[in-house]
Amino acid sequence: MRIGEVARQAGVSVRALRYYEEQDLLQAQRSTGGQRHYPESAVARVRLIQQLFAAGLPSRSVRLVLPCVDSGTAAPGLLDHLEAERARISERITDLAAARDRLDTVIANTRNPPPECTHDPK
Amino acid sequence: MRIGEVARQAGVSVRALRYYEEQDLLQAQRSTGGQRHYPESAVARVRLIQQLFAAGLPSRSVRLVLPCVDSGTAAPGLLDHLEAERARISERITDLAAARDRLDTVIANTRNPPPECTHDPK
DNA sequence: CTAAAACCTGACGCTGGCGTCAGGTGCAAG
DNA sequence: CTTGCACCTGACGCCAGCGTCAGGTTTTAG
Repeated sequence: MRIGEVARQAGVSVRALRYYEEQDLLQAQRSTGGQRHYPESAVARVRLIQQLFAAGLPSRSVRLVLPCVDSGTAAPGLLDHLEAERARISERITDLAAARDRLDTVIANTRNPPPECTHDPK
Repeated sequence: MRIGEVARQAGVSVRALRYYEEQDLLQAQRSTGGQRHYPESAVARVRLIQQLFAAGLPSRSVRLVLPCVDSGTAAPGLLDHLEAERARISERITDLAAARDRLDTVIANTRNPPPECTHDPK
């Protein structure tokens, strides 16, 4: 596949794919004319990269983590790093949940104003 | 309280507090000499701001949301906005959970290599 | 009264994940 | 052969939430 098709299927921009290559996250064969050529599996890989980015991993970490996800296992030296990232993700989740609860309270209160909240100006 | 104390208690930098003021997220009284003076409640407010930032809200949204959280209720016009933000947060949470699961798989596989993964070079 | 903290206002820098030109090439169709 | 779209390589732009330096003022400890 060529870059445009991968971009479409993975739902990212062409620019993003070039950027991933620049960051050593995604390699491509080159045609004699210099055009990038990807295997089908690239689409899944890009989706994975996006997922890790969405989790807040910087590209450097993604670079480390990718081969592990590919192989399903990790070099022991990376284990600490993986667990650290995992912990950070969990922390973010609880933070997000807390923030969401805040919003929920406000939303609920707005829907039906609670009795205790009745300090309206008479 | 002065700005340094608020910063310490809330666990943020002095610069951040000035930035919040610039963004209309946090007001302060000024002494005759021009120094900022905060009520005790500022600490909690800063923590809240941090929480909302951590949830990915941009300062513009935080500015809208803050009075709602203060009053415990919202102007009806903001309700849609609140729910949109809430939805985004929920989405992020599921995304994060998915990414975490990925890492968990890798971590688990590394800890005790699974039988199905035994294509070691003989 | 003085020295040292703590504070003040600009204003520029940084980081990351791309968006977006500009100016030139590859490749399949007719 | 040429048209035209997809592709190529730089290279600069952007945005947000501060970090950080510069150069000056206020407050407080002694």
